[in-house]
Amino acid sequence: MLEPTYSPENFEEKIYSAAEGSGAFRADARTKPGQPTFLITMPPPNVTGVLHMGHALFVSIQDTYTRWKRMLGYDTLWLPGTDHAGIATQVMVERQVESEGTSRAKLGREAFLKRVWEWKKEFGGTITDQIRALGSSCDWSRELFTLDTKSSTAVRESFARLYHDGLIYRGERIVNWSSGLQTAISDLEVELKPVQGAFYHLKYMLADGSGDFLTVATTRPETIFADVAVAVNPDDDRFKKFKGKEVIVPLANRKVPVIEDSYVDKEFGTGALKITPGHDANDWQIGRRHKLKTLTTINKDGKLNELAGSFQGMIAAHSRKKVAEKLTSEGLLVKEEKHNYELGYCQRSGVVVEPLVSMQWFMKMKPMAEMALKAASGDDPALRFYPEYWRKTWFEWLNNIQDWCVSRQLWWGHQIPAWHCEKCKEITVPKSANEIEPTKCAHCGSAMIHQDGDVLDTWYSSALWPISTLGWPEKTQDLETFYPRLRFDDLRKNKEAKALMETGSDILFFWVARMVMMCTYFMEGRIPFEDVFLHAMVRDEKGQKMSKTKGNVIDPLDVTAKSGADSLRLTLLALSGQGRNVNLDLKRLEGYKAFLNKLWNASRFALMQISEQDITSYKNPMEKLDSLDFVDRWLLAELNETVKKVNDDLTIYRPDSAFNTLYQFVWYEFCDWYLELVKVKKGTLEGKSSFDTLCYTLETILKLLHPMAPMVTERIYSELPWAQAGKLLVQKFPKASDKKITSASDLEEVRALKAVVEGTRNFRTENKITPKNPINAFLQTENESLWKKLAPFVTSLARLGTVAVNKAAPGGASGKVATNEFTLTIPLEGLVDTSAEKSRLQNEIKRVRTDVEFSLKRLDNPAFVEKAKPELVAKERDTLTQNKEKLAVLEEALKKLG
RNA sequence: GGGCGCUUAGCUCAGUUGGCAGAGCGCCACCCUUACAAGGUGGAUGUCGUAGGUUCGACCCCUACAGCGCCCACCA
Repeated sequence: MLEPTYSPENFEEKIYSAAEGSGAFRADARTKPGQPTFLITMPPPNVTGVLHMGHALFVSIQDTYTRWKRMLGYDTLWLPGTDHAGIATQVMVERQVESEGTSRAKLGREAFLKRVWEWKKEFGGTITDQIRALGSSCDWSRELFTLDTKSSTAVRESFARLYHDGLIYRGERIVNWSSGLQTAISDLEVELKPVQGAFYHLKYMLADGSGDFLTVATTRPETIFADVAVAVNPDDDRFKKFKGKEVIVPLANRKVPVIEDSYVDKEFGTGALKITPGHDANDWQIGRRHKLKTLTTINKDGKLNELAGSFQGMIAAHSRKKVAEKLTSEGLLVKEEKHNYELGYCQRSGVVVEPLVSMQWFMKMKPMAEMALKAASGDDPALRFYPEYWRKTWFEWLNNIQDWCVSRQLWWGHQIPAWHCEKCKEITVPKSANEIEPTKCAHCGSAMIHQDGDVLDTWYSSALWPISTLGWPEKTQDLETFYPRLRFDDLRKNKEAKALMETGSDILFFWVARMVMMCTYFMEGRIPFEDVFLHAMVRDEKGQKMSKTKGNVIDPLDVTAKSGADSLRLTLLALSGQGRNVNLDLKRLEGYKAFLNKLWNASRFALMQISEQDITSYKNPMEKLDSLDFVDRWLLAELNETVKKVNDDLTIYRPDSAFNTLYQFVWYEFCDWYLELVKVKKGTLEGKSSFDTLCYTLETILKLLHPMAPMVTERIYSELPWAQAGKLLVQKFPKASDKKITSASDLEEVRALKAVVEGTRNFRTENKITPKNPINAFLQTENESLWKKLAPFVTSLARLGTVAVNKAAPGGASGKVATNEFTLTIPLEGLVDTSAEKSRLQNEIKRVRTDVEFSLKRLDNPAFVEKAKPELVAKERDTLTQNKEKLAVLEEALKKLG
């Protein structure tokens, strides 16, 4: 039996480990012919990480879909894993060794990496245990780490192919350099932030000694030491006289040419731009166009070098003021004005990103982007986004894609599988992952070769994740079974997806786009997933980002400890609407916990009936609708609608709506009305057959809710006498029936019942009649047989005493409750003073009159009668008639009260 | 400079083919009624961001604008 109160801490863990132990989370991959499959590849959390709300959100959604599809009979695989998170992990362990008085450099590559692996071994399981605690039904037998053999094989294979296909190249380029991390980072890892800086107007004297000068505006005077030219717009007449001449770089005292380039904006600054290809991406481009050399004055450690003369050794950013002072003293600073602009910061280390020239590995993105663009184009694209508006962003980004710098000057990661020859300086890259590591240069045969010291961007192995987890490049059963067959240039007419990618919208470019490009490339044009469902970012209840410094972090484990994983899951699902934020309000969580408590207690009630009646099994009421009463048929119709809506909403990736529908049905129909009605008919003949409906509905509710709240539903399910404990997760998910379940009159009868009960309850409360006092009434109706049918229910639910049907009420003060079918006259003497009833009637009259006026206004409008749907007009007329009658009754009652 | 999202009750949010505005929490009143006080019953609360337009009818569709948030971008 269920304990009296819902206490998730008593059972969640047990339920989970039993389910995991049962093997039900494991995918088959020996799928029966014709059995559909479903795959979600879990976004691998950082192995160093601890669970945060973002994880909890993706778990809630992905597990819901996994369980739903599993129950629908799919061979379902939710494949978990963890990411080595190159930078984050390396930094963490670096700090650790530094606290021990040593350093990464002192340890050396091998010893340091050993330390990282030790760290991983010790703490790497934390995050996966935490993901388990949320109820995740992933297939742990297939769990993968991005540095496992499977993953590194995929990395080496892909690198080999891309290199030999000419899509990976090495070259000296200007890249974003993080001096904090001492590595290059990709464009995506740079965060722009507004800064309040200054615009320095500098004098560049003409080299001809004429004393004439150009004024150049710059925000970074410290980079002048690496200037190689000054550029002006070819159409700019102001600078005509400088064309073809040379100017002298201030402080550096070097002669540089004045060049013309249409990139220069005449309107901006002074119209003259200093060209520093070594420290600015645009200047780099201009430098290339004009075949200018590149000078470097800022080193990789962020300090100025010998080119800067007396400033050598200073941190570039710190030197700015000093350089400006020197310029002033030399009379070369024309003016300094305030200037606000955006500056790139390293997302990870927070330092200012320095564009620097260095030798790096790049991936050519344009050819790959074309597949990804095509995949999402057109009316029935292979690749679809939910919410759909992300498609536009997708196009935007892919159309403007730049080559991807994939090398990182780190140690923790996939070391680049390329070897440099010390003799001929050529590069040797194996042809495939199967090839053993080269021992001699493929070009000159020298044995003096060494492997490239850089590692690949973490996102490189992530980009291969959907195929590496399935065993690619091997031709595995998993790959064969679960990888979609749809090509990027195929049309997709139906909504079915063999694979779903569900992740945060913040990594659409970092991850999703790269997966589509890489996997499609290696899988002969087959895309890694057909549906992309992007969820919003979790914020606090005020919509602010959660951060430790703000102190507004809500720890999912604190929440689950207090309220259970199911409550948290439901809350996150319910709030995961269409917007870009999920503002987590703990008040909402309380509400959803209360909902589970409600379900718990409703189940206890049902279980009590089941045990009282010695029920061990039930007959499906949907197969004997004719033998049921109107109450049961009404409930089953409502239930069927709920089943339909839940399935539909999940199909269109609106789990929030699916849950909300279920919530409404369970609380407001099943608990508030149906269970109360069952109590009334318990002792009767109809009661017996109602138990089938009761059992069936409860079981259906548990199944519908199970994907979203797996623990509590499984716990309750195990109490059903006919159920196999622990097996709810593999039961058939309810499908809506096409049967005509109920007649219009059934629904009308329930509506009539609710109306008279609610009316009477209102009368009781407003007149302050305690529930202990039954209400005696005189009832007028034209439909006596209906009353006969409803009387037992109404009497019980509204707590009526004696009801005289169609008999004249005595004179004297009386209250009045009017519905479409029934008019109740309730003698008031001895009960209350009449003022309460008077004001109640006045209120009621006001309400009905508003309705009448509304109907009249509509129907008086010939355009409405003519153009609105005929059903609507007819309905309006009906409503008007009924309300007019009601109004007359109420007004008369009020008059009688004086 | 482009693009996107959001703006609905005091707070957090729903509102799916346009047809009299909803939930949770909070608030007021009454009730420990035999599943449930994490509950029950009844109640109060909204110029649906602003201004126009389309329509018999607009929270919903169109156009402008405003506020907030995010993304992208080579204006030094």
